[in-house]
Amino acid sequence: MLSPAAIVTHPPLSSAKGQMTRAAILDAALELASQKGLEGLSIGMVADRMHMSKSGVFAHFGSREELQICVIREYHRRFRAEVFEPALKQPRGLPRLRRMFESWVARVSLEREQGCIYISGAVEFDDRPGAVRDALEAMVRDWQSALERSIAQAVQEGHLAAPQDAQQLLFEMHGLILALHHDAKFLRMPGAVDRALHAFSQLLTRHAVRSKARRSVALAASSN
Amino acid sequence: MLSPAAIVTHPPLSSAKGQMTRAAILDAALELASQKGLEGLSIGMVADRMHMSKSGVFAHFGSREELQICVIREYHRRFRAEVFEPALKQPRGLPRLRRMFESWVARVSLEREQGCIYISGAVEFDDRPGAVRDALEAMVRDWQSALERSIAQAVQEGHLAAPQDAQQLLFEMHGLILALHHDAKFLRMPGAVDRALHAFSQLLTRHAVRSKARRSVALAASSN
DNA sequence: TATAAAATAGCACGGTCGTTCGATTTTAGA
DNA sequence: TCTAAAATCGAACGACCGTGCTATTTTATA
Repeated sequence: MLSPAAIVTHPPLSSAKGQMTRAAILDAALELASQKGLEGLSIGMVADRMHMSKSGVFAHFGSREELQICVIREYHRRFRAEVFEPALKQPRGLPRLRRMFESWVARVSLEREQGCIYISGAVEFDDRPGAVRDALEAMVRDWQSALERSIAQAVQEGHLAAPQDAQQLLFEMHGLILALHHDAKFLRMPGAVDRALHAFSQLLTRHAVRSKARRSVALAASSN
Repeated sequence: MLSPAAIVTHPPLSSAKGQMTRAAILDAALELASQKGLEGLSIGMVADRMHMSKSGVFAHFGSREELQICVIREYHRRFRAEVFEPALKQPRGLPRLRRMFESWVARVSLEREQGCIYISGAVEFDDRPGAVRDALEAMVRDWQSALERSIAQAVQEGHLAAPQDAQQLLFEMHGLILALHHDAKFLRMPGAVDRALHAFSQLLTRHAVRSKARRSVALAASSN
């Protein structure tokens, strides 16, 4: 029988080994979801890859839905670490934004045999309400606002014009990533990366400050 | 016992009623695939919607894979009829290209509750070889080359510059459609259509012929 | 080392899936 | 109207799914 103190002082609910295997399961599940999509993620297949029983895997998450949500969060964590955090070493504004886009392109185009969970998830869950969709949407909105912030900084630094176009620029950047994903992953077109990078530089040219012209003077004055 | 003539003169293999129900099944299957994706398309659910037995539906196609392929082809047929054929009434070149893009935008953004099978299919089958993927890829390449042809005509008519950029322009147009699909369907953003249309007009400006004067002059003039 | 707890395994349930097969109904042509 | 063919049904199959339950094994602590 438990003493009240034991309940309070012993709440680990998870041993060291347990946390290890849970992380390993999450890793395998993430890989599987990247290949087959979140809908194609099944506990049985994860168990096979882990050389565990289905119920053993199941016990760590309590439901398939919870596993899917954890996979989304883990993917988001890695995406931030790989695409956003390295860009912080670049100067605020255009250099940092450029770096983000390039890391993004690299992530989407590399890793043959893996797909972006943001993209596949958005297609799978665009008309399927529930906790998985909610988690996915929260993650997508998070990186969108992170990019928006970076664009706003570029405007602040005087690298880009027209602050009201931040959403427009984000929209078009995202379009380039999606087209790259499509052409590289589905059609296996070799030149897709170059096309995305080229279009991005053209995009920046269009959103750049019109130096010396009338408009840019007024903008530069008002943006400080 | 059959006469040889009977074999030759009576090859219908399908009665009038049979063709009707087959078309109705295809219609229901197309609707279902637009909602749940080609992978989510199941014979049982189609049978329910048709008030038929599973085996009754099955007999019309012989396999789920064949049903999926027929759905893809039917989708393609309707897409062409809705997006490409009406554009032929427009003059060759830029007007026709514009019309195609606008119809495309309308098709992707409208029909709440339905998704584009090209887009969802590309995500589902980007790393899954087989007959379904082959059929899907063939359809995608077909509309891509149709658009390329239309772009080439615009160059021919003197509406667009740099014929070597046809693929680049197609890439960026496709990106706008994909971003629109994402923001409208998944994020339910109201302004996505306007952003796609605005970006397209900017895109055309960039690819427009640089008439007579220096490039920078033309750019400055056209950016208003 | 003893012991409670945590991790894992094994098994079974109800469900859906694509598919097969034989029986039955409906259609269409002579 | 008779008859062969086409269409449809109903039941069953093996496979996989998520999940719950009960053992059993492993871990960590006193």
